[in-house]
Amino acid sequence: MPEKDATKRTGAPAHGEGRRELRKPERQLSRQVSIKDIARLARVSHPTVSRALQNSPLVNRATAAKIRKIAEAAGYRPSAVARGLVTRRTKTIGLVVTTVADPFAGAVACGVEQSANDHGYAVFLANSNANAEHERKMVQALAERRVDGMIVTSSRVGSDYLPMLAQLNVPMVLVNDQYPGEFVHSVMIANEDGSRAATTHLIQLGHRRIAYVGDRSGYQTETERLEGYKQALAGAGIEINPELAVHGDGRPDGAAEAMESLLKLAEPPTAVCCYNDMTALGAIRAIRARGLRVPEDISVTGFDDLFFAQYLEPPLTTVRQPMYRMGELAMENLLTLMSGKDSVAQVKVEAELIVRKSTSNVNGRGAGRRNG
Amino acid sequence: MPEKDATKRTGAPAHGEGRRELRKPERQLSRQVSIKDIARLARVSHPTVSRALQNSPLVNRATAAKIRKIAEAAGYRPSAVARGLVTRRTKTIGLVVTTVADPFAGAVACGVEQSANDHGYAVFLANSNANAEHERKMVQALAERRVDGMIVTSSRVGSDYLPMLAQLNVPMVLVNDQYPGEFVHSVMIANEDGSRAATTHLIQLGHRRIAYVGDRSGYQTETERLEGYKQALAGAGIEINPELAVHGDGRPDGAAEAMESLLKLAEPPTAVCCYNDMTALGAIRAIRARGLRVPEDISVTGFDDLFFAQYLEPPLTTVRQPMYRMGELAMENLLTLMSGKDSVAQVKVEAELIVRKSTSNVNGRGAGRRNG
DNA sequence: GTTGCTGCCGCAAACGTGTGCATAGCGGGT
DNA sequence: ACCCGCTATGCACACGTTTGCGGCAGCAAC
Repeated sequence: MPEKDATKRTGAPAHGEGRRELRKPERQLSRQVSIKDIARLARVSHPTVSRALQNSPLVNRATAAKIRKIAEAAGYRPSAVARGLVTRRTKTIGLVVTTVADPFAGAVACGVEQSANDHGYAVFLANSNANAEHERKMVQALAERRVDGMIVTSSRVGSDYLPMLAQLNVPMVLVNDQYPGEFVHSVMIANEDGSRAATTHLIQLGHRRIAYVGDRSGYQTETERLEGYKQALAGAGIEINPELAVHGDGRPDGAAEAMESLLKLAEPPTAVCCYNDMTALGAIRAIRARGLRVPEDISVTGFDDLFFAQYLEPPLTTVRQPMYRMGELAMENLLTLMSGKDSVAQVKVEAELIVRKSTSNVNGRGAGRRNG
Repeated sequence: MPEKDATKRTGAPAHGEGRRELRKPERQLSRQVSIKDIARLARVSHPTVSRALQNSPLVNRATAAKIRKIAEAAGYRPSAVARGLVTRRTKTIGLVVTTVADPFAGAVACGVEQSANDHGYAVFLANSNANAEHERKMVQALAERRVDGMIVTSSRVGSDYLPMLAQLNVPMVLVNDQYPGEFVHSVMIANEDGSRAATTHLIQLGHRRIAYVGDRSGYQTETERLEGYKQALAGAGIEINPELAVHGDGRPDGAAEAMESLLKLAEPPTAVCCYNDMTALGAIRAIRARGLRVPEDISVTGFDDLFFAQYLEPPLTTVRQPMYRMGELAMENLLTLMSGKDSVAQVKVEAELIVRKSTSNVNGRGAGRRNG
């Protein structure tokens, strides 16, 4: 090929058709400027360019500066995929969530992304749609992408990962919904503590007939929160009434349905402890649909402290989950795992009860109110 | 190397230290099983394996079946990075959003991911943090990853992309905040129509003193919504009062501050048209802090119809933006762009006014109420 | 028996980078 | 003159795929 043709950029996809006088037909795909191109321009070998660009002390300062200048002018961007092939590390992680449209997942994803980015990692996003089969597919796909590690939130697969991981040989950390006593690394919140705190709060307000609205999908997280609720009742000497523990689907609509069944009881509860904020949303709607008021007639607690919780009317009493931080922690955990060091298996973050105005004394007088 | 060693999987990272009797020191990074490994197992050449795995008619059906079986048993997963290097297509796109923690961005991201996934593409997620400089960095980073295309939402860079794109040579589609009359492809909502509909709705309820709470950050989207607000007023013969158009920061806190300045006016508005739902959240809080009621004292409209809008008290009257669908559209648009075909430059989706209960007649009697 | 065709398969090159090793130049000490 | 050591550079691979092309059987047609 002619020497002087590479004057400027590779240009837009050639519209005029080539004459085919060259032996090889020209590639359809426009070629990016490569390390060899700028090696030719700088009249050095391409390894020298490679070294210059990563500030290796092996290359003369003057030549390095010249090379960098030329590369800059040519708009050269090293190919991460070629680098990944030879170094066997893609500087990439996979993040699988149920769906990023979910506020919880979104906040966690944000923390993961930020931390990953700070450490030079890019993140592949994948939705599992809370479907075990699909989740497995996504993990496989990420493995094909040769991610250096993976983070999966609210896994539907759980323990089945052990054989899979042995085969894939990719570091992985789970956030929430980790089955206890397994080898996989995870970061989770103290579900029992949080749920117990919320229920205890209701008990202290004088409630005795306290219901629980859960999620029937069988998340480990849910099991633990239900357990915390029971512990609180037991601790206060309140008998656990099975008809007061109902299950929705973790979303407002399903929760509303479950709440309605509670309201139809001969003696409805005076307070409900919800599996999460979404569930609380549905519960509150169902309560209002019956013409009842929150918290005057029924107190409600949530779990998560999604950002909108404080803007509800009344603002929602809930258990705060440091979602962003949990994402960061998962990433930090994964980083040490990827560096080969063995990391702490389970990191547990504290749950903090945030008392707002959706809970009040059982007689209906407000609790924790300052003015008005 | 011995012939019979590759019986099972590559095994866990060897803990016992190698004797170093082999010439080369063993690699730190555990080698994944490659196409050559299974070629050896199947006693064929590796190109044959490659062809067998992609169902090429060039290979005998029987051998193909045998190869696939062996590959399956060995847990072989082709390396997408090696394939990407040779085919020059990574089957990967980049998605940059302000932050996935934002409900709007999350919903769009969900649509993008789903559609991308359906077409065999993986998506790199990047947060711009609504910072132009950072956004540019992210785009560059994605280019280094050799993504086949990019989608960026709520861009802070806008028109500056033209020279950048010419250099990067990567198909790109913007969602929302595309400056009009430029060549870049985009999908956006009919901002003016939506805002005009909301304002007209307020006018029909008898309001004359209608305020606007915007976002001072200078998004094109905001400019257009303000314009729609003005058009509606002008169309009804209402004089546009500059002191009624204030600007927050698109988030509840900033919006509350802006709203307070409106409430301090000698003659406060009887209705406010908000730039988006987040802004409405802040506006409502400020209104209540003054002891006023929504909608009896002041009507409020939002924009976006984020999922929580229907759960507010009162449920928020707002302009629905089909966020998930917009993500899908962006991806579909990008797909045709990546296939080489030239695509329609701007796709515009309709805005739909959703009337709920945060708006009422100027005298305070409810509007659109059915019961109660 | 030569030619040609079809069906399978392997060779070799390529993609764009990183890196161990050899080597060239050069200055200094004996 | 020789050797040594240091600095800067190039050579030759390797990473794991895809793909154009040539080859080699087997078989039919002439």
